[in-house]
Amino acid sequence: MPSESRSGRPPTIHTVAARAGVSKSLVSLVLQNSPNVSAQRREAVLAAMAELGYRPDPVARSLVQRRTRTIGVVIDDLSNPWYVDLLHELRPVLHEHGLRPLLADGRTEPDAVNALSDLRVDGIALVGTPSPSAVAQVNELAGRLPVVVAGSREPRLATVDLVANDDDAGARAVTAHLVELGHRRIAHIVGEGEVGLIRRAGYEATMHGAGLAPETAQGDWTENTGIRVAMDLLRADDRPTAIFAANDLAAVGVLTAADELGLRVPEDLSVAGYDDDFFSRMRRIALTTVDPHITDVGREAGEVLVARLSGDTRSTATRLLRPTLVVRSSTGPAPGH
Amino acid sequence: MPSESRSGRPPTIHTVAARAGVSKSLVSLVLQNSPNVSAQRREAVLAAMAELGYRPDPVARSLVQRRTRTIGVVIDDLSNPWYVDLLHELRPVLHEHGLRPLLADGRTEPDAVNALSDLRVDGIALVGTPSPSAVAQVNELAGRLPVVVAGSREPRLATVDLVANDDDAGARAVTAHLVELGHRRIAHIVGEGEVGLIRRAGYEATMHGAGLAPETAQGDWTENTGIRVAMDLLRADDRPTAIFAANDLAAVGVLTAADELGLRVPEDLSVAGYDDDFFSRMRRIALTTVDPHITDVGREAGEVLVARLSGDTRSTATRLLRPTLVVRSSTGPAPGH
DNA sequence: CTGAAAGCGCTTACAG
DNA sequence: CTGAAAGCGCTTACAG
Repeated sequence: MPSESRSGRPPTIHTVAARAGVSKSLVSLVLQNSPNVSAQRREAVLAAMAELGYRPDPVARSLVQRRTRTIGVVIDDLSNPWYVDLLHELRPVLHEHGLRPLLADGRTEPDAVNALSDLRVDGIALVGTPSPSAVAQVNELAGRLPVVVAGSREPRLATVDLVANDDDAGARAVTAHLVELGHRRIAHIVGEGEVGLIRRAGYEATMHGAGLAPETAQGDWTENTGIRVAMDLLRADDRPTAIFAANDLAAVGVLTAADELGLRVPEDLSVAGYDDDFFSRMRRIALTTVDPHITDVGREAGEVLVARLSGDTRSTATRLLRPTLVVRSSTGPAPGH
Repeated sequence: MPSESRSGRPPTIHTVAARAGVSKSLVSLVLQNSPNVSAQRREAVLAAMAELGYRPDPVARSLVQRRTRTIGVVIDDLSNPWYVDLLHELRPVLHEHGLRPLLADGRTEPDAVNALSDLRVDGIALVGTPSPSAVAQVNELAGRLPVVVAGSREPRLATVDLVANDDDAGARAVTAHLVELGHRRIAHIVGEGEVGLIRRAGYEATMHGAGLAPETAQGDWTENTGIRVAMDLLRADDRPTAIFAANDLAAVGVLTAADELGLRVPEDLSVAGYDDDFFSRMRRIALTTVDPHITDVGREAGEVLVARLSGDTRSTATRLLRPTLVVRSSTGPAPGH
């Protein structure tokens, strides 16, 4: 093992300098690819580094450079796998720029934003609908740290960039799809937070535009609530012939409720969701839904953060990606059509 | 904003000391709850900290203490949501001990272990089947850093703790369940790596014990391969009446293949998986499977790491949690029983 | 092109 | 109980 000195500690620039017969400063310059180093000395230093297995200590570097090359990622709810696709594209963007995600669960860690800020992260990404405490803490940061919100529509602060999909357009598209299939009684299970409100508004606008009466029931983002709410809706005398749930997890709950009540999908009931979660693609589920291009949201959120870190001082903005309607076999013509 | 000094930089122990009229060392002692500080001075320091909004810089602390309170978490494949439940319990354990997970994707980042080690993480958790390069890098670490493997059965190195479920027992339980249902032709779709081999061995042992001939087909952990392999198996003249797939994702592929071929589940074909992934609980899927208690695996992995960091020097060990058979509606009596 | 010095914000012995 | 000093491993002006 050439990588350890006699002291048992990993080599430092000091060790390298001694080995190469130069000063510590010179080693540092080589480390930073400074052009002001003669080829001969550069070679000597590089050779010494290789022999010793030298790896620069990022902690020391962080201390003097005042940046940790670390991004705090606060995920609203680590147990909801919705964030998986988003993280999948966010991480490589950070990685390309020498940044790493430091994870926190916003749900179980109300102080996450402050904690990450104390840790001197270089920036923060809020993934999913942030908790009120997270919003308050971001507000207090007052732009001292770049913050990007990914996949949510709040908070809309002057100091925060936001990347999401156009929830209004998505909700309109899926509602219009159901209207075109001849459905008149189309219920909507409402989601939480700003995203829930926007999807609901898109649904209502489309219903009104078609001369139909909206019918909403409050839900959340979970499958269980989807089951419960759908049960109530479907047991009514004049039950809807279509249900648009605010997300796929809730829509799967609707499927379950329909199975439970002996209703065939889509013959007796059309079901649509939102998010295009990976399980929605399973043929057993085959859910009509809206693809919010969440991996693109993740990538763009990473790019925004990277740009801010490299000095982009343009005013913060909201970027809305255009979502796509994905028609699968959970929706079909209204009964009698 | 009382938290910033005129210089625009956050307050340091120096600022606090000046404000409280004491030396820097004293501030440091207060920070560490040293008993050797008079109540009066302690109060003065605490008050100064509060007024200034002082937050100790963990970077400086890391440099001198030689630990970053950060754990590198290498997830074999960030796009396979299998790890979600594991992370869900691993993170809180770390958090309770002032540690945070620094994420890496083992699949897209072959150098992840070295990179995290260079970053001076205090320990490493390998989640899922590690890549060969990750194994090699862990081997090179030679115990310089505590490493725990969670949810996999490899590598079995003298320097590595391992927490997983008893894949052999789980595979035996699910196979026995199918045998008891009267199935004679039970095929197994084999998974990858050591875990795949162990589950296969459990299946084969149980088949032999029941006087039945094992029938295996090589798969991987994906749904698509599950579909393809199941198609081949089910199109054969003497098709199996039951298929045990090495994980739930592949089992869902089997369900899809069965639907495609017009086979009813479980009347014509019983299907079982392994992992009890969250989608398996959806009533549309309702997969008979093995619950490996992955959240417990995550928690124990975290506890092992924490123990190592607090000086536990007992020889490394493998902990195998007892898995549980979960019978749902995808399995039933063999045709004719 | 190169080296000696100062400093990043802490902690840790070491004296008193 | 308290303070002055050294040092963690780097980078950053600053002289030559």
